[in-house]
Amino acid sequence: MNYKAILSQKGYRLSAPRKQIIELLEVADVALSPQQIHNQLQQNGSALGLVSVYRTLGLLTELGLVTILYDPQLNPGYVLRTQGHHHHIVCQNCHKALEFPATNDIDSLVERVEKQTSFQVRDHLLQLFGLCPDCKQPDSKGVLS
Amino acid sequence: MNYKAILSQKGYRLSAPRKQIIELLEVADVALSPQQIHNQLQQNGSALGLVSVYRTLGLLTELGLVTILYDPQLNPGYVLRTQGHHHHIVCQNCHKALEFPATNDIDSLVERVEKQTSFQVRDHLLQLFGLCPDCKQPDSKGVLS
DNA sequence: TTCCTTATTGAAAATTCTTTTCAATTAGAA
DNA sequence: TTCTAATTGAAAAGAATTTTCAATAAGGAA
Ligand SMILES: [Mn+2]
Ligand SMILES: [Mn+2]
Ligand SMILES: [Zn+2]
Ligand SMILES: [Zn+2]
Repeated sequence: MNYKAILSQKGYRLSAPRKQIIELLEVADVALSPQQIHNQLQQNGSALGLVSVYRTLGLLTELGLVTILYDPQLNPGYVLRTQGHHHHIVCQNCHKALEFPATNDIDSLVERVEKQTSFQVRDHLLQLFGLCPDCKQPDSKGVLS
Repeated sequence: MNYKAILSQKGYRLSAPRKQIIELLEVADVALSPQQIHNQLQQNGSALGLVSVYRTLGLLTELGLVTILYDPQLNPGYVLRTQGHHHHIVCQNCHKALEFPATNDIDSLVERVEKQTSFQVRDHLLQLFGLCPDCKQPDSKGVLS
């Protein structure tokens, strides 16, 4: 990831909290709430404050390095954004979140809506929900864990 | 709206708070937060508690009568859902929210993602953002209000 | 390297948001 | 009209988020 370049290029310092939060998000496979990030980093021995988690997530969102996932069953969680146009799919059972590259699949929808509503469309939010490979099949007890 | 039928058919009472909240949402053209609903109803002379707003919105969401809009600039807000498969478009300037009917526009995207990720897709969240007809053109002062 | 400036942090407090509890009320069936 | 269980409102509890401000430390300048 080129987050170091992006931060310093915009005049932001490469502080320990920022490094730690980004590196945690890099290995996470689910969207993490501020609380969860705080907890996990504390378990890893770090003593950073919850306030800094909020502040850092705010900054990273502004810089486009992270994005919020709105899993209706959960509090909003943060995931890393890679370069380019992507969306996310989230498992309704284990909440694993996966990024997938966007195509022009919704272009015709956007065009139609612009005509129908006279809105000018400038952005969109698209998330898919379902079951990940691990959760598609009931486990040995026949129960979604 | 057939909300009366839906409520009583499921054994829920048609209480004043429920009526008031639904009727407010029926005339609102922006998504309303619980606080906003509470404020507006108080201005209309009603003395219902904020707690009941939360409870009612929870119930109405469960019944599929309302849905949450996630406008990134705002707190989540509630809007009424009409029958059938719809999505919403939200003005980034005045936050006016409009429902539009879904087509099969994202079916091919879903298929592709299922193949690429091995997830089974069961639901999705799609919201468009942009400028409504009123906000598309700068006003007389040339400024987005 | 060392020094300095200023962005950044952490702790505490304040604020805002949401849920829980429980006694009083009331919708709607009998 | 009466009765009963669902629903409400008020208060309190519990979470989540933001603000404040003194202490710290990143990174450029010397
Ligand atoms: Mn897209
Ligand atoms: Mn759809
Ligand atoms: Zn899963
Ligand atoms: Zn507008």
